[in-house]
Amino acid sequence: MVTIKDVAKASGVSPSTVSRVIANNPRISQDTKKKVRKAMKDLGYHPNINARNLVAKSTKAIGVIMPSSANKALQNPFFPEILRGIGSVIHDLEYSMYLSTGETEKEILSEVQRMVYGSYVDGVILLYSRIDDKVTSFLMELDFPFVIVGKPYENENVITHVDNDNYKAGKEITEHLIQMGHRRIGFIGGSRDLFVTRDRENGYLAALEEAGIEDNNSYKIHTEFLESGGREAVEHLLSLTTKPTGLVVSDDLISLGILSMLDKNGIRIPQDISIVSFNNVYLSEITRPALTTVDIQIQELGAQSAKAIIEKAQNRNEPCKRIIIPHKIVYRDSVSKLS
Amino acid sequence: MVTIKDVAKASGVSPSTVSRVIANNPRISQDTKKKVRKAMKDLGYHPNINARNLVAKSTKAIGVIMPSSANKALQNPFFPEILRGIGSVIHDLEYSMYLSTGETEKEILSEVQRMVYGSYVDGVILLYSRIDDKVTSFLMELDFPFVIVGKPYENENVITHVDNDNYKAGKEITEHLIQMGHRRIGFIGGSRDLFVTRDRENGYLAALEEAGIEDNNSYKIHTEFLESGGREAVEHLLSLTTKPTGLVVSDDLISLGILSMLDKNGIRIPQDISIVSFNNVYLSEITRPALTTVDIQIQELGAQSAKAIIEKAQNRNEPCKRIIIPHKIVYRDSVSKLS
DNA sequence: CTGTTAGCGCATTCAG
DNA sequence: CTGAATGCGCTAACAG
Repeated sequence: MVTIKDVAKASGVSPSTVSRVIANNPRISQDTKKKVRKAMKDLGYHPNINARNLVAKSTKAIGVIMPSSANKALQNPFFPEILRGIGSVIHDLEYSMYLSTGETEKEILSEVQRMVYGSYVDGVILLYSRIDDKVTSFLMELDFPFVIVGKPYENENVITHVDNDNYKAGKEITEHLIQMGHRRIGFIGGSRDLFVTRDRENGYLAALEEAGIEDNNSYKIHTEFLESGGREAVEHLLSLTTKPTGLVVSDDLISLGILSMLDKNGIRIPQDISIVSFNNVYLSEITRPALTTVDIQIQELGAQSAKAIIEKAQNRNEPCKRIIIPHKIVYRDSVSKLS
Repeated sequence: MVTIKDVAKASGVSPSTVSRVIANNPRISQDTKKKVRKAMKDLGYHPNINARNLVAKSTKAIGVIMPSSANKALQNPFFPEILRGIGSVIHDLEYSMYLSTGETEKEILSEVQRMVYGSYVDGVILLYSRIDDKVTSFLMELDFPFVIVGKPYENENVITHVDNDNYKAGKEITEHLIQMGHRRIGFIGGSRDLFVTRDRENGYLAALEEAGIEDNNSYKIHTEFLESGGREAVEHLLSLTTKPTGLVVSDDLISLGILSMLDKNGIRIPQDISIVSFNNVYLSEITRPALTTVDIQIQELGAQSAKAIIEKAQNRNEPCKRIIIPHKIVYRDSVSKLS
C-alpha cells in the first residue's frame, strides 16, 4: 500500500504538505501541488479511508436500514428503486452506503447499534416506519442523526422525515373512483402497523365521507401481501351480495395479487370491479389491465432522504424537516366509468 | 466517545489488557475479564471500527455491486432477494455490506475504485456478469478478492463465481414443454450481453436438438424488459402463421409482461400458448396463471457468494471456486398438455 | 498473566 | 508557503 509518506518522499516534500495538497489547501503553491499530484498519480496513491476517518471523526458513510425481511414485502420493487435514489446523491457527494437487511427486529437493532457505536456511519436512513420501533427509540435516545422515509410513529415534529402526502394521495385516488361513478368502494392494504397504510386508508375514508358515502367495515381488509388469511378475506369480500365496484389497494404489488384473485373468481377488471393503487412501480405498467396508480416518485424519495441525512450529519444543528414529495396520479386501464 | 483508555482507567488495568479482553485473549484471567467487561458495559464502550481497521488492515466489509441501473432491470425482485441472502451471512459473521448502485458503467467503476483503493472493503461481490466488463478487469488486474454471481465472461476458471447451472435449467424446463407435447417452442430473453440469458438459451437449444426439433430463428427474441423494440418483436412472433405453442422466457418479470401482451392479443394461457420461465420470485405465484418456473434459490445464491468472498478475503490463497446452486422446477399453471 | 512501547495512515496544530 | 511534532483509537510485539 502506498501511503502519504511515499508520495512525500517521491515528490521531495513533507507528509503534511501532501496532506494539504489532498485537501486542496489554498496555502500551497501551484507548483508544489502539481509536483505532488504527479507523484500521487505515478505511485498510484489513494488515501486510506480508515486513517482519515479516524482523525476526522467522520466516515462519510450512511447506513440504510431495510425493514424486517421476515415477510415477502422485501420483494417489493420499491426497495431497489429507493436504493437507487439514495445511491445517486450518495455517489455525487462522495459518500458511501452501508446496507442492513435484518431478518428480525432484534437483528436489525443489533446491526444499527454496531453501525452507530462502531462509528461506521455518520447517519442513518430508515426505509420503514412502524409502531413502537426499537431502532427509532435507540437513535432518538442517542441523538444520532437519522431520517425516516415515511411518517414517524411519534415525535413527528422532531424527526426529520421524507414522505408523500399519503393522506391526500389516498383521498385523491378515491375521489377519482367516486367521480367515475363508484359508490361502493373497498380498501385493501398491508399491515396497519405501517403508517403508510394508515395514511392512505384515512385519505380513502375522508373521500368517502366528503362524498356522503357511509363507511363499510366489511369493505376494508388488511393483509400481508396476501399471505394466509389475506386470501380468504378477499374472497369473502367478493362473496358479498353487494360487492364493491371499486377497490383502493395500498400497493401495486398487492394489486397484482388482487388482479389474479379477481380473475380466478371470474370477475373482470375494470368492467366488474375497478382498481386503483399506489407506487407506480414498473410492473404496474405490465399488468392486465395496466394499473391506474399514484406515482409517488420513489427515486426522489430516496434522493431527498439522502440529501437530508447528509445535511444533518454535516451539521448536527440542522433543524428537523418534513419533506413531502409530490405525487401524481397515472391514469391507465384499471378503472371503468359507472353510469 | 468512550475509548479503550477510559475503560482501562475505570477498571484499573492497562489499555492493552482491555484490548485483549475484547479479543477474548485466553491469556487473561477470568477475574480481570469480568472486571473489564463490567467497566465496558458501565461506560457503554464500543470499539471504534476505524481505529481497528487501520491497524488490522482489514475492514470486515464487503462491497456489493449492482448492475447498471440505467434500465428497468433493477426493479427486478431478484435484487432485494439476493441482498437479503448476502445480508444474512454477512450479519452472522459480523461483516458489513457496502452497496454500490451506479447509473452508468463509468460511475460503477469509479465507485468500485474508491472502495478498493480507499480500503473500504476486503472484497467485492459483483451482482452481474457482462461482456467486456471494466470492473472485472480492474479487479483482476489488482488481484483484489472478488466473486461474481453468474458466469464470468472470460477467465472462467480463475474467477470464483457462484451460479446456477442455467444451461441445464434451460434444458430441463424446455424438455418439460416437449414432454407436454410442444414442438413449436419460442425463446424470449433479456440482453444477450448477459451470460445468464445465453446459458438458458443454449439449454433451450440443446433440448430442441435432442428432441429433433429444428431451431427456428424467428422464434427467438431478445429484449430489455419489453422496452421499445421488444414489444414489437413479441407481437411479430404472435402474428406468425405458425405461432409457437410454448414459450421459454428467461425471467419471471419478463414473463409478466409477456402474459400481459398475450392477453391483449386474445391469446389464452395456457390453452393457446404455454409459458415457462426462471427465478421463482414472489410474483410468479400471483400472476394469472401462476407460472411454472425454475426456482434458482436466489437467497442461497447470495449467501454462498458472501461466504465465498469472505473466505477469499480472509485467505488470499483460497483457490478459485465454482459454486453451483441447485435449481428445481416449480410446476404451476402456465403449461398445458398438447395431445 | 499484564504493562510498556510503538506504530497503523492521516490531518492538524504550531513554528518558521 | 512549508516542515516537525502530535494524536485519533486501537493492536501487536516485547518485556517482565
